[in-house]
Amino acid sequence: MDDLTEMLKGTLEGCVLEIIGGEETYGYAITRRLNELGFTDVIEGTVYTILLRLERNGLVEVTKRPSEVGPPRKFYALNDAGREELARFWAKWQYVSSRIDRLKEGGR
Amino acid sequence: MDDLTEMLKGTLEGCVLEIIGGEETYGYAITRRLNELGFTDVIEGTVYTILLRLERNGLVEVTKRPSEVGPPRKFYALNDAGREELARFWAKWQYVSSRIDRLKEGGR
DNA sequence: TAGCGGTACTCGGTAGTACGAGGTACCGGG
DNA sequence: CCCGGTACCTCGTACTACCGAGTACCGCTA
Repeated sequence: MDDLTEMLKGTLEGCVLEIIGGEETYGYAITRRLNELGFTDVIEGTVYTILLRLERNGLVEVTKRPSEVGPPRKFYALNDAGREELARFWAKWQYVSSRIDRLKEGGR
Repeated sequence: MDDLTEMLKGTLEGCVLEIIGGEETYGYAITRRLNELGFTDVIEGTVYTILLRLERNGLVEVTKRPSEVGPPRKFYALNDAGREELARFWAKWQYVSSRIDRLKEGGR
């Protein structure tokens, strides 16, 4: 699939939020997860900028833990504000995607 | 619905393409159409920048026609390149939205 | 023990897109 | 004759994803 980057603007952050919401995890693993999901062109740098933003905006708790296979990992977990933001994200997604689908079906 | 602007990045152009593909129409009317569809915050300036971009990229044919209720209108119609671009847009949308929905359903 | 591949995070710069605010101009009716 | 509705354009701003480069830790192996 060719370049999806413009279409991912505004949704990638929500995807990261959802992944973190599922289980406490860290940047490198999140990148791999997104790649598995089909977003093959998403690279580490992008995920880290999102993570930094989430942290700056107070949506996550961060815990640093040593790893046995490399440098220490920063684990991210949602806090209450993060869960609220995630709910808002899905509401928006639902709203937007339903309307676009309607437009696609020749919606009047 | 609160601010959708980030989520519309990369999709709004496709929506405009779809609207033009349905029938030859002009900027002001496209804005109204989008507002009706639920994208209430999309304003004229945004639509005009998209239209200019489509024209610059050679995806549309433009015809100027007088109006009886105001200044002349610039009507836009898709050409072959535009129809191809529209098809590519829907393919991307299908790809992205299906994957996001899968993620939402706790997709593995 | 020195190098290599895989893991893991950070940062500065770039490009693309939607929005805000303002401006121009045509038209009909009070 | 001005005003509201119609119709278009433009400049500047903010936000986001990407790219490239850099740093650093680990285990394995030649």
